Amino acid sequence: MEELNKKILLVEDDPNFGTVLKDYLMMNDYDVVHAKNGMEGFEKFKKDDFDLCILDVMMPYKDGFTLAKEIREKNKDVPIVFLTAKAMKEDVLKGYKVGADDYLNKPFDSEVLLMKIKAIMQRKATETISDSKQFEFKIGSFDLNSKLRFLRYKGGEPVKLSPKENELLRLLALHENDLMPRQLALTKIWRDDNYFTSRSMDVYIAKLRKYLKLDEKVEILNIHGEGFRLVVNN
Amino acid sequence: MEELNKKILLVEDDPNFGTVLKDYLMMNDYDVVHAKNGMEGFEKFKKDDFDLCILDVMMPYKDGFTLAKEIREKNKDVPIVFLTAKAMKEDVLKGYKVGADDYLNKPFDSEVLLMKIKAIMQRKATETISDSKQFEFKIGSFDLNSKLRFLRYKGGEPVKLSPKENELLRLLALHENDLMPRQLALTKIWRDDNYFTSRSMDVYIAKLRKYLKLDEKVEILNIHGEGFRLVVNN
DNA sequence: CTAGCTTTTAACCTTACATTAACAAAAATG
DNA sequence: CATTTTTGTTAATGTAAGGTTAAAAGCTAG
Repeated sequence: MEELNKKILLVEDDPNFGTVLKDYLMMNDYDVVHAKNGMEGFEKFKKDDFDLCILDVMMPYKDGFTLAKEIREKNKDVPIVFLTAKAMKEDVLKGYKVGADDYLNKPFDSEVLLMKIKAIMQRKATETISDSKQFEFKIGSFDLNSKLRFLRYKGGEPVKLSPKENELLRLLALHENDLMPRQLALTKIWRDDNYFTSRSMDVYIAKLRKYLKLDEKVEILNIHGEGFRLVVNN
Repeated sequence: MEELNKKILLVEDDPNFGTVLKDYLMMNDYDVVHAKNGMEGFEKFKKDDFDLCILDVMMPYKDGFTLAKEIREKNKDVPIVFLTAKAMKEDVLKGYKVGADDYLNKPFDSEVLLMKIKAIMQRKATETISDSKQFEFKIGSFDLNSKLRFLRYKGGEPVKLSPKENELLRLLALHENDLMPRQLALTKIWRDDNYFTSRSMDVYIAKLRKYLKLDEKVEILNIHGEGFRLVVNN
C-alpha cells in the first residue's frame, strides 16, 4: 500500500491553532510538518521537499514574509499560502509581492482552505515540466528517462521501470560514481526509515542490478553500512 | 504609442458599484466591458475575446455560476473571478467547481483586486502559450481536427468524435510522445478529480485506443500512476 | 415526450507494484 | 572463528490502478 501524499510545511506559532490545523490536514491525506516559528520553519524546509507551504504572517523573531523570501531563494516554484489574523491591505500586497499563491484571513473555513490547496496543487500540476534535462541520464550504454520511467540499452527496446525502481536509479545516477547514502534514498523515496523499508530498498537494488547486467561496465556496489554506489567503468 | 491592453469582462448588476469598479480598472490600463446582467454578459462574451471575466454571483435572472458554466462551455481557459457579498462556504466551493480562479468577498480592497488580476494573468501567460490555439494535429496516419471534432485515417471518411473524446485526444496530441499526466486531463477536461472522473477517463482512453487501432504505429501507453503517453513509432 | 447521442457508473478482470518473508551469503565484531 | 549484523536474491502476498464492456443516467434536438 503505497501512499504518495502531498507534503505540506505548516509554520504557525499558535500551538493550539497549529495543531488543530495540522490534524485537519492530515485527516485529509496530507503529510504535514509543523514548525512553531520562522527559524524552525526554514530549517525544516531545507531538510525536505514540500509541495506547499502554509505560513502564518505574524510570528515572533521571523515573520511569514521574511520566511517566504528565504524559501523563495531556495525554491522559486513551491506554492506559498499566507495566513493572517487581520486583513491589512499592505500585508496582502506584500504577500503577493513575495510570490504568494493565496491568502487567507483568520478565521477561515477549513473546507475553503482545503479547496484552495487543491486548486493550487492542480495549477502546479498543470504547469508543464519542460526542463527535461533533470530527467534524462546516460548510464554507460543505458539511457534513463526518469520522467517517462524507462531504461533503454543501446537504443533498443526500452524497459519500463516501476516508480520505486525509477526513483532509486535516478538517485543513484545523480550520485554517479559517488556514494548514495541509504538514508538519503529512504527519506527521499520511502519517506520513512525502518527495518522494512530498508529491506524493501535492498529488493529494489537487486532488481536494478538485474536490469543493469546488460552492460558489464555498469554496476551497483554496496558500501557496507553506508549505502550504494553506481559505478561506470571504462 | 499603441497599447494593447488586457480585456476584462465585468458582469455586475449594481450600477453604482459596477461603474466605479469599471472606471477603476480602466484607470489601471485595462479595457473593460461592463454588462449589467447575466444575459448581457454572455452576449458580450460571445462577441469578443476576453483575458479575464469578473462575475458577480448574485444577479437577477442569471446568476454568476450559471453564466460561468456557459462561459466555460465556450472557453475552457479564460480566467474567472467571482465577486460575492456574503462569504458562503457553499458558494465558494461551487465557484471552484466551475473552475474559478479566484474569489473576492465584497467589500474588497481595489488594490487587492488589481493584485489578484495581475497574478492570474501572469499565471495564464506562462501556462497557456503553447496550448492555446492549436486545433489540428497529425498523429501517424491520422488527422485530428479538434475544432470540427473529427478524426480521419489516411484521408478516408472522417470519424466524428464526442466532445470528451476530442478533448482528450487533443490533450494527448499536444503532449505527443511525452507524458500527459492524469491530473492534467482531469482538471482541464473534467474540472474535477475523483475516483469516478478518473474511471470515466479510462473509459475514454479505451474508446480512443479503438479508433487508433487502424494505425498500428500509433498507441496510447499507460505510465502507471502518472498518466498516458501517445506514441507514434516509425 | 422521445430517439439518439454522450457521459457516467458499475462490474469484472488483468496487470503492475510494493511489501514482506525466507533463506543465503558477506562483512563486521570481538 | 563463532556470532551478529548487514546485504543479496527470489518468491509469495495483498492491494491499487488500469482495461474493457455493458448498463444506467443525462442531454438535447426534434
